[in-house]
Amino acid sequence: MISHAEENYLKAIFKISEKEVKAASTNAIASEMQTTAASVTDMLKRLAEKNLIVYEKYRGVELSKEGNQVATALIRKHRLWEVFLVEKLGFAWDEVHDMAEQLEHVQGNDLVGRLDTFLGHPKFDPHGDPIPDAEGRWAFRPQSLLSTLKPGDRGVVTGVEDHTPTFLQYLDQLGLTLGAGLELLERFPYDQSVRIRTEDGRELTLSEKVGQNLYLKV
Amino acid sequence: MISHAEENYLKAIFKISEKEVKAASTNAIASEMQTTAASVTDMLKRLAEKNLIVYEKYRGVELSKEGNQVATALIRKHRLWEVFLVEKLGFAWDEVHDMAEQLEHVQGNDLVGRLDTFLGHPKFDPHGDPIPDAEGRWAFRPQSLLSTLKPGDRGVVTGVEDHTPTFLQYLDQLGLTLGAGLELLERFPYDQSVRIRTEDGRELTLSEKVGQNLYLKV
DNA sequence: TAATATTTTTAGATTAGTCTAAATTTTTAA
DNA sequence: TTAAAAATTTAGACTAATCTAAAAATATTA
Ligand SMILES: [Mn+2]
Ligand SMILES: [Mn+2]
Ligand SMILES: [Mn+2]
Ligand SMILES: [Mn+2]
Repeated sequence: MISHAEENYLKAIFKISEKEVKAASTNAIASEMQTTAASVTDMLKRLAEKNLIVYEKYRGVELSKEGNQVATALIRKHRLWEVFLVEKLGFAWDEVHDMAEQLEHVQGNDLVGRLDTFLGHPKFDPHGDPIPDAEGRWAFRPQSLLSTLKPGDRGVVTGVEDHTPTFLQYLDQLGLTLGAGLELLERFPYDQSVRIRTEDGRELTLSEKVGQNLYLKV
Repeated sequence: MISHAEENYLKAIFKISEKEVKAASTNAIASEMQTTAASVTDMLKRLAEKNLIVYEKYRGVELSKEGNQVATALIRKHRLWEVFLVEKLGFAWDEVHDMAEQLEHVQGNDLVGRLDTFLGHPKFDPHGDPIPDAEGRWAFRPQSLLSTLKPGDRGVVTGVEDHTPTFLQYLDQLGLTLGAGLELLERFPYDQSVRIRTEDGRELTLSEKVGQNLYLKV
């Protein structure tokens, strides 16, 4: 009795709450959902009515315990399906998001559990994002943005902040996919761009923008 | 730009047209879709507007060439996902229909093609129903209803007419799943029930109703 | 603190999909 | 061949989800 649209809003609120400590604002949700503030207000009323969020007019929203569970389950499904699409069907990591966006809404008795088993209980999705377990527990992996490394630091690519196909394809082109090792050689103060050496010995220059969207385990 | 609801109607019309030579009636569609005749009429107008069906008021409908393609593609997706759920995730054949009913609507560039490849290009689904190929061509397999066999005839179970979980579970219980061999020993004129011997030597009595819902290759 | 800017909510419409009840058309059968 | 029955369509209404434009509340800043 929770519609696809409602599920998507809960996930959006969850994602905003991950980054901000305070309640998620109407505008932030509208931006995340690519819709208007008026539509968001309409939906917030419905979600509050169903006790999926705690909503105070003009004050933003937080997920209720139940809303949090729904959002977590949805993210779990989304990421498991992404693993399936990449590992089993051979899609590239920049192609799977829109399909997972649909697959996450498919309902079925123990469908998620069986998918999880079939995939070997993966802890991270193809973008390096953690997959919560059936009880909603998140795996943690210490990682740092490339932009925080110092010359001489070595690291292994573990994830991305930016999930757009353009960025992912650019990383493919650079050979900087999940698991790739690198060493930071130098950071240029002028524009914060960095020079790195890959594990196969290539030297690359990366912009600050790349540095702020690439996670590494040091 | 074809909604889930529209896709489902096209599939319903396809299924009715498979059995009946003449145009599908509003009532037949309403029955197949578990909805009202009024709702069907509303939808028929939309589908005709989009040239997915040929519709003459009070005279029933037929699929247009394009509507036929959409319906065929949908059935292909439904049955491929059913194979996935049974073969890969280990669901029983009576559990997969509702999930496939949702999965068939998931859109993605070459998703079907890759799924088909992953599954090894299956020609039949877990219920023995044929899976059309990417060009919409159907595999054919000669099969007869158990009710048409004569004493002494042997056959292998290849499909079912009734797809309800109750029937499928009953067949499981009898050991009469796809691939099971049997010999018809006797038909009782009184109620058209039959006595059969399974390949592992068990003798069973099956009602006429079972006989009219079980397909065999003789 | 008062004016201004920003954010959020409300008002009023729109669309897809559905429903019930009434009207109309077609089919059946007397 | 007409009357009754059945099938189908139309009329009118409803809900979920969305939108634009206007109103109201909150936040900012002079
Ligand atoms: Mn994704
Ligand atoms: Mn992901
Ligand atoms: Mn099915
Ligand atoms: Mn099937």
